[in-house]
Amino acid sequence: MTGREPEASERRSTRQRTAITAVMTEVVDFRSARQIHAVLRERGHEIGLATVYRNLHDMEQRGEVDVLRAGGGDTAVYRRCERHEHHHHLVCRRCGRAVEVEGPVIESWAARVARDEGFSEVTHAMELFGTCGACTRAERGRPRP
Amino acid sequence: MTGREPEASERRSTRQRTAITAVMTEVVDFRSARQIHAVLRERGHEIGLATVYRNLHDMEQRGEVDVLRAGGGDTAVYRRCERHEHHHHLVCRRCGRAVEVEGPVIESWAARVARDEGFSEVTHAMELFGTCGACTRAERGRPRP
DNA sequence: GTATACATGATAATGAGTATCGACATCGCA
DNA sequence: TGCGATGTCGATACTCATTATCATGTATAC
Ligand SMILES: [Zn+2]
Ligand SMILES: [Zn+2]
Ligand SMILES: [Zn+2]
Ligand SMILES: [Zn+2]
Repeated sequence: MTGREPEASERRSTRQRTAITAVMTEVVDFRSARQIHAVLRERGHEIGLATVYRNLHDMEQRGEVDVLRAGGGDTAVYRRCERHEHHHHLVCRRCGRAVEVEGPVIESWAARVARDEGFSEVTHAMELFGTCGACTRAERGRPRP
Repeated sequence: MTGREPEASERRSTRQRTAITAVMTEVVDFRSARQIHAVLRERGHEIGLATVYRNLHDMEQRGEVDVLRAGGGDTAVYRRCERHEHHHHLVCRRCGRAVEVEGPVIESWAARVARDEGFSEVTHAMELFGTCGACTRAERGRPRP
């Protein structure tokens, strides 16, 4: 959002943190804390769920992962993003595939609207949801749920 | 979003529904289900919390109220909006005051991005958060000329 | 008025996320 | 290498919003 973090203090390197980072590096779609926890277990890492939450929250703070809280459910989903600058996402509500999108138009529009209404320190949250090409094709010829 | 609801079936008119609708008509800011429930109690209406949730969810479905799920907490907040057409909100994160805003630019941008990425049936969620004029002034401790 | 499908509400259940706190691991330093 | 201060972990209890249950109440059609 507002990329001016005060260079968060260093963290100790632990077996758990390393494993979580590794998973986040490989997984490409947004995943919930519990899903990530499950992947870790499958790989033989016996890591507590609380630790997963702690680390994800931590990685979020320092901008290492993006978090999505909208999108229907109440569950937050995380993913490591290519661009660390402010950006938005276009997420397939079917398979979870996510594309990072930039929206200069959004930024300036938000700023202008805010100014016009007399608001200051304006931030915005926005995500796009849709059905990706692959899923659209897969859907064809099949009855709707 | 996607204004093609199949004309939701009629609902029975009950004392509870009437009371909830009345409250939603008067309250101007976004309020949580519990807050609305509290207001109902204050007014002498002994209505179950579950019923409040049910009705709000219902009113949301038929577009009678808008719901905000982003904005920090995990609690959903509701409010009856002037315009029933698709729109967004600029919410004061200090006092909760909300302004309805329209964003034709956003709509076209979203559509274009979606097409470019091969996505279909795209919707979007977006809200603006800031500090309203009144709160900004109060923060400074002195009003602005 | 009667029947019946729908609405309500007290309460239990669910489920995400957080707080606790004793045990454990890391890292700077001797 | 050994030590200790301090950061981190993890089992589990907890909070709290929202949902499911299901017996009871009631709006509506006939
Ligand atoms: Zn991203
Ligand atoms: Zn897809
Ligand atoms: Zn304000
Ligand atoms: Zn829009």
